[in-house]
Amino acid sequence: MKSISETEQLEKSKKKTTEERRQDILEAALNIFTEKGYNGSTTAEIAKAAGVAEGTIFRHFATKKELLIAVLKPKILTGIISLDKEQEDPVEFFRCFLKNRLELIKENDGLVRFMFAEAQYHDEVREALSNGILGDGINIVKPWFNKGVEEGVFKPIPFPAMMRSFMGMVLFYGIFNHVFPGFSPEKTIDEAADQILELFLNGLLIK
Amino acid sequence: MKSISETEQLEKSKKKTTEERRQDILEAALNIFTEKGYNGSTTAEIAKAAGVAEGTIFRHFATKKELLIAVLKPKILTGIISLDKEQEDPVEFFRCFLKNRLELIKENDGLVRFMFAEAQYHDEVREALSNGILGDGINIVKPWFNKGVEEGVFKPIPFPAMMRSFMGMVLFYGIFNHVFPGFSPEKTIDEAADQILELFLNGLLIK
DNA sequence: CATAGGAGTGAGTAATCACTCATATTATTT
DNA sequence: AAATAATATGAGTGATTACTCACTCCTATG
Repeated sequence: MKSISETEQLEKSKKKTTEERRQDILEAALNIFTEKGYNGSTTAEIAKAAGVAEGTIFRHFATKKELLIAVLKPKILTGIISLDKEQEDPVEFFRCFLKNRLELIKENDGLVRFMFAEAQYHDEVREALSNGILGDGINIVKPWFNKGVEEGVFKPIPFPAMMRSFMGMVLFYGIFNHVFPGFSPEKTIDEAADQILELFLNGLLIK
Repeated sequence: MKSISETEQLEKSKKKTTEERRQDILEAALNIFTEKGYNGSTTAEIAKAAGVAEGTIFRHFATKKELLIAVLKPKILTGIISLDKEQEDPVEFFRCFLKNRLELIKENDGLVRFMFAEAQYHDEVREALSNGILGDGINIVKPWFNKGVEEGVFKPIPFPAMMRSFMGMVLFYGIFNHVFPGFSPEKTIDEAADQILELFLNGLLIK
């Protein structure tokens, strides 16, 4: 009977389904890729880390590059912000959005840095980035920025310039801490977010 | 006679000195590395681009990694800002510094992105970055920031947070434009610098 | 001129790579 | 239980890699 064998599988936790194996490979690939880079990683070590034979990788993914794309695709679209309260205030939106992004970056630190590194060399990654997390960010922020400008709260500066600077402040948070470990003394995300937001909203000058 | 043969060399421009060949290799390596990444480049194609035999590379550099370091070392320490006038005003300093860095980044666009990409994976590059352009930036900016705070012009926010955001805004300029070609409509560096500075100094909010 | 020494060369080498395929193992159906 | 199908395996493969070395070429010196 079908149900018996399936139950046995679950109870003993020995055998894995095809999908579970696929996930094992994806997870291992993500770890190895983020640590050593795409060209610095071998399919042999990914297989070892995933606990499968090297050939098994190529049963699930036709090529190494296809594996790379499969690793990035689901990651790149996650983390869409949810504004829990029915938010109306553009300033509050920026606060929520900023914290959301910083948390995302902290949780996926290696991944984010990996994506920006490989975007250098792989068109596919660059497209995934601009269709994914970066493009999403732009689409989410734009109407709130416009709302703030219309309400007379924000200065009517060019959107691209604002967006570029904002994302630079946010994304560089992780990169900087990686190159300069220990340079930033903040202990919590909230603290870092508050400092970034204060500078972003009010600037360095005392008025 | 010595002088005759040397003169012949210069006039005919056929033979190259050891140092000139070394420079040819470094230049070719820089181009190939920035285009394809370290692990994506082969010593064979670097040799071809430099117009030398592959063996010649290893007469000048013991290993490929040593070549990488030799490529980055001189680049990483250049571009120290020169404040042409005897500047006293902290705000003016930031304006000069910002323009200087943006020009540097525009001129060495591929190199900067390459350095940050490889800093992901190579300790040596990370150290070179923190000892070089990033560390320099910190050392240059810090006294001016402190001066501004003492004079009551700048807010006394934590230096690391300020520095991180500032460098993020600046460095992300090049990265962003590479991932989103055409997103930023500014035509000149000065225009981009003004927009970044305005946001950095005064913030997004209308007071 | 003869000879020595340093620089350049490129075919050669061992190692490593992504990927294949014949076989083994497991799961499902009859 | 037997037959069939699906999946996993890892030794094998040709291509590619960083690096070597026996040799050539060029110039400087006695």
